[in-house]
Amino acid sequence: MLKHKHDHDACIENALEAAQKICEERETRFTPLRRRVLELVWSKHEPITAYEVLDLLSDGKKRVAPPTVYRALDFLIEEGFVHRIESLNSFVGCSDPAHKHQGHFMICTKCSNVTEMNERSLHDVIKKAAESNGYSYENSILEIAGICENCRN
Amino acid sequence: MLKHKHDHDACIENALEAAQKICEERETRFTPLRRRVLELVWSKHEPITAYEVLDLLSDGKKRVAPPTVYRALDFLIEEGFVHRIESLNSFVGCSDPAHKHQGHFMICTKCSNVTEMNERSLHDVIKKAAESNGYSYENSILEIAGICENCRN
DNA sequence: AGTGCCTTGATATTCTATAACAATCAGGGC
DNA sequence: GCCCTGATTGTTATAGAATATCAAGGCACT
Repeated sequence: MLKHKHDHDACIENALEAAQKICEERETRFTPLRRRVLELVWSKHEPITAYEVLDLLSDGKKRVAPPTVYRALDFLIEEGFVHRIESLNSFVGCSDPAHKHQGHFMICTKCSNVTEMNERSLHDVIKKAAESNGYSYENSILEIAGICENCRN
Repeated sequence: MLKHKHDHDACIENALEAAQKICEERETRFTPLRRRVLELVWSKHEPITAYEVLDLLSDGKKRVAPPTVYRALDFLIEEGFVHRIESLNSFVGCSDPAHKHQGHFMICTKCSNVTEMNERSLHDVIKKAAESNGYSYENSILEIAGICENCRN
């Protein structure tokens, strides 16, 4: 499952700290709930659904309601800490939260891992394509399905 | 609403005839239901949801059930007559059904019109981007949000 | 303490999609 | 024609994803 062995706990910690810092700069509120949801999104390296987060968030006793999760996710997406994968109705942690952007992804159809591409050049090509067709560019989603290097062996 | 005045009835007719012909070639069955659903998808130039199709399909008396619509849509997508717009949970008729492909779209955030881009070069860039990141390429969705020429006046 | 605003809780509902099984229809071999 | 087979459609029920609405709680500022 794990492609590259890496210290995932540290990986999560980094994401949480980065988010904390950015929120302080922006004076937005990184509340315990929002922090926890971000942690849960990062807890899987694969995309996670809102209801999976919901289940993880609900410990035996009390079950949280969907809006609790969706509102937290909305905040995290708004701040750029999380991206939504449209083709999977799922969410992933952003690999570069410092710069707000919309993600372009590759999705492995074998192992479900998702890789975010932060390639300026690709973004520019897409923007130009839109403009050459008469559209102003606001944002875009790009989700490429394929098989990752590891799964091809 | 209409960007360019055009004979939309003829536009629908063309799509239906093309589909008919392609199904004959492929020896797949373009049944009355499938034909009707394709017609309904084309009846709006904007993307249409499965449940909108369902409502249109249900005349007063008998209401069809969701699977009826979804199965027809699945067939039409499989044959390449219809594309699904992930970011809108909606469907649009394909502008080039003769060649199977996955669509790349621009979506106007003002008027909701959708334009399909059939640009080989863009497709190639995306494919190359995936490959340079170690992924084999299967297919991709690209949905660009922006404002179309007409809406910008 | 009182006000206002943001966040979270709670309940209900809407929208989107599929599972499972029954009934019907079309075509091929006899 | 008649039966067999497989694809298509009908039907019922349910799963999965997301939002509307209103109430309650927390925080900051006066």
